[in-house]
Amino acid sequence: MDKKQVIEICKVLSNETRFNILLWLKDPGKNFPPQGEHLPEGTDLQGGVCAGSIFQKTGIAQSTVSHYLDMMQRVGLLESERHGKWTYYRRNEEMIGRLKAYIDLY
Amino acid sequence: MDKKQVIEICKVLSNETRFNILLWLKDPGKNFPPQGEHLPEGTDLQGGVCAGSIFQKTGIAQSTVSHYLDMMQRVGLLESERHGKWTYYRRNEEMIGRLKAYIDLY
DNA sequence: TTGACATTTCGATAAATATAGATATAATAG
DNA sequence: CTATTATATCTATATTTATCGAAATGTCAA
Repeated sequence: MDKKQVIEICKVLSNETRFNILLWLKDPGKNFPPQGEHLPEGTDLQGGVCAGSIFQKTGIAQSTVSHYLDMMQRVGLLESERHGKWTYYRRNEEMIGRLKAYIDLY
Repeated sequence: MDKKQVIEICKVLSNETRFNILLWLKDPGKNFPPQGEHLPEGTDLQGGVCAGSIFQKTGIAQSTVSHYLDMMQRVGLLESERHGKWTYYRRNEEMIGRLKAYIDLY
């Protein structure tokens, strides 16, 4: 984790919707409907939530949310995995941990 | 420390110059010339650095730096104190500590 | 293969931010 | 008081970001 990365992450988190998404994904069970209902039995989403569920919770345009999710993934805050028609997003806890460690130092 | 505040702080730290200023002020002795030379003997600046020294280190316009320092103060990252003609800025470690605590939680 | 649905990408515009130069204010020295 | 220095504020413009609707892509099911 270097300074440039931290600055990019700050940029991403300086928008309330994007900040909320990261917070919501901390507890998907509480913040989103059950996920993966149409997927084969036993599929492990590891806390991932599909783009559509996230979009519905935000109240803004679907294309905007898709763009936000992409930004969040590009700076490493989120990971995504496609299952069939759906793309599931989850927090990248490893990256978030490194961010916390950087910030604690400064 | 609430969410809105954290978002405002992220906004402020998403600019490289402002981010650097916060880092530089972590160690004024290393990053700036001696401060308070023209002030009465025994004045305690508590690690504060005058706006002019900060401006010189950035390489950008004085008015811009002044504006940045004001932003950083308004969100609570910096504190300032005027002594004579000079305004000294220092980190607000209490606020920074609260920010770290908030982030560690999420 | 077609239709339906989930998501992404594209193109446009409005809003916000970055940044500079000029001007104003504040403080002190003479 | 006046000149000088330090800082802050104002005004303007270029750049970036936010956000949407429309179009494109990908995937599955009939």
